[in-house]
Amino acid sequence: MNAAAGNTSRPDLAAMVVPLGRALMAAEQPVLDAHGLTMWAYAVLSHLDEAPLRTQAALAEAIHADKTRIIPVLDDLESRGLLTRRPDPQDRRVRLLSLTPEGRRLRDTVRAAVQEGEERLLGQVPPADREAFLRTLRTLYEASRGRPAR
Amino acid sequence: MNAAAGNTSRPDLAAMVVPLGRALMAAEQPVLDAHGLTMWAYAVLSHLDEAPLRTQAALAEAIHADKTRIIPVLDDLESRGLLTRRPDPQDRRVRLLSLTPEGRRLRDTVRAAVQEGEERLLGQVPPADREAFLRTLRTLYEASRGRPAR
DNA sequence: TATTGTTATACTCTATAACTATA
DNA sequence: TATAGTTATAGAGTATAACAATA
Repeated sequence: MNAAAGNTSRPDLAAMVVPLGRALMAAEQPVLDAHGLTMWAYAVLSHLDEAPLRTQAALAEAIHADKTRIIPVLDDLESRGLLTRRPDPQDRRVRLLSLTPEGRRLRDTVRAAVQEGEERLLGQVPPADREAFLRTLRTLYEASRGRPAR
Repeated sequence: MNAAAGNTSRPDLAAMVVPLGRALMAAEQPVLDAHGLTMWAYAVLSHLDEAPLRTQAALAEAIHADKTRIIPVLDDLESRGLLTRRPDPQDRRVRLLSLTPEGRRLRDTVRAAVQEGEERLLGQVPPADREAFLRTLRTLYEASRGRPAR
């Protein structure tokens, strides 16, 4: 019932993906530290850049964080002039979030450095495999978001 | 400098791998629950099966756990007759760990169920991509273990 | 004195619940 | 009364440090 016969004993997917994720996070930590960003702060910057969100709750959900968890993060980023948080005139309960130019710039800088490190790791992989890997990773990632893994 | 020109804006690897890992763990949680195993307990069973280890410290390191963290786990597994923990006659400070037949059986059962779920997820991926993905994942996983991600 | 395993303690991270303001 | 955001509190998970047994 396996793609490759005889290969009944591959490691669990999770047993490889989770540690790899930990390693990737650890690898990008020094980059984040250098710019005074926590992982959550970087996640916020990344997500705000690609899709401006209306509510903090939506942002929290997008990055799989509790809504109470990102508040100190937003406080910090706002005080550093990296994003703005203004009441929506239409519904003053809601905070409109948007990246400042400096916020976008920082995000680009950090992302470039992060991906440079990742490229180094991917360098060990043959180009053909590499493309298939990235494509599949994306597919599985999207799939895992579609259904919250049940 | 990219494999595919113009594709400068791929998501960070970590931003896909980490959530995918979380989803995979969440997906296998019900299976573990059904057998009264925590994630750490399953990690212990898995690692003991493939390579019998001499010391608890070595086991802890192998599964990226603190040595103090696995002690309650070992207590539980031992009391359930899934593994034995005996002092090494050669050096009575050391505890020799080995899976009992029931431990191995449970491990096989759970692993089959876990991988069945993973196969379902992988079913969405074209066979060619799938092989490349698994091969590459394995490569990157090994690489990330070689250097503890610095 | 150094090392394996264990126990006790403290700390960090995360979520729950209570509160304010708008609607 | 219901919802967005915030604050305060409690809980889970983790690591640090002290301890006992053996070498």
